[in-house]
Amino acid sequence: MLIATWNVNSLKARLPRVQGWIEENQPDVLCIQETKMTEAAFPALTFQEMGYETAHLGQGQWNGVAILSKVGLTDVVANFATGEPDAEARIISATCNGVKVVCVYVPNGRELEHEHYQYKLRWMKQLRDHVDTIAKPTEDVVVTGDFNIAPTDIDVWDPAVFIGATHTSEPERKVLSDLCAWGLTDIFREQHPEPKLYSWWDYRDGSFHKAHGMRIDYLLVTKSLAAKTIETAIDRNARKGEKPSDHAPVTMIVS
DNA sequence: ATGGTGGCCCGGCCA
Repeated sequence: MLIATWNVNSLKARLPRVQGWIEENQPDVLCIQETKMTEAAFPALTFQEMGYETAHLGQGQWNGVAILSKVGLTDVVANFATGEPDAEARIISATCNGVKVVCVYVPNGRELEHEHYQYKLRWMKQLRDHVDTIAKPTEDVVVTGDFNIAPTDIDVWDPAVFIGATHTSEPERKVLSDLCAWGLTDIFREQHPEPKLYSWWDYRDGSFHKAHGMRIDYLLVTKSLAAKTIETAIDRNARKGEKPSDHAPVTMIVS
């Protein structure tokens, strides 16, 4: 089973690229972030014709998360399962072929002094409560998406650039490690310990070609799912060519 | 230090 996550930065702008990537890679489960469209605008029929069931939590202009599956899609939970629902469309969960899948688009945070940064930290704590509500650490669970947090300095092209900025601050890394302490492992990093592996590159300043990126998209898996994971990858090729997203898909193959 | 690009949709905001 191939499970993938991809922040597409507008499904409207990216639909041809997303369709092409699906046809080429045939993921069993694809988690999409930043659809930037309403539920009414979501191209469910297009994906259905490609063999996928879909669940989408849309918003309109911003955010929006979806799960596509051709191996079953049940127990859909749109938004948080516990506590106050998020006013923004940033989390959707479902069960696909026995795997509990949580698709997230974590708030960016904007600046350390910004109110949005506190929202990001609260959001990550609520994510842990959500996961604890819908799943057990002994089950097959993957929490995946765009976390907008670089877990360590090797996940950033130049840590010095991010001093005083979001994505690398200690409180962000702490809420991420608190989430992982529930029973989740960053499986791509476990399999690929070497530096200079990124999932996002700024559109500006030729960042992709300069290898100025960050690894902020990942697949956090429980022990049982990690044990079944054959391989993981970041598809850098999807960041090339005409009208790419600024994020690359991250994939895992499970036996 | 700024602004670079590319989404949203047409004036700035967000990433």
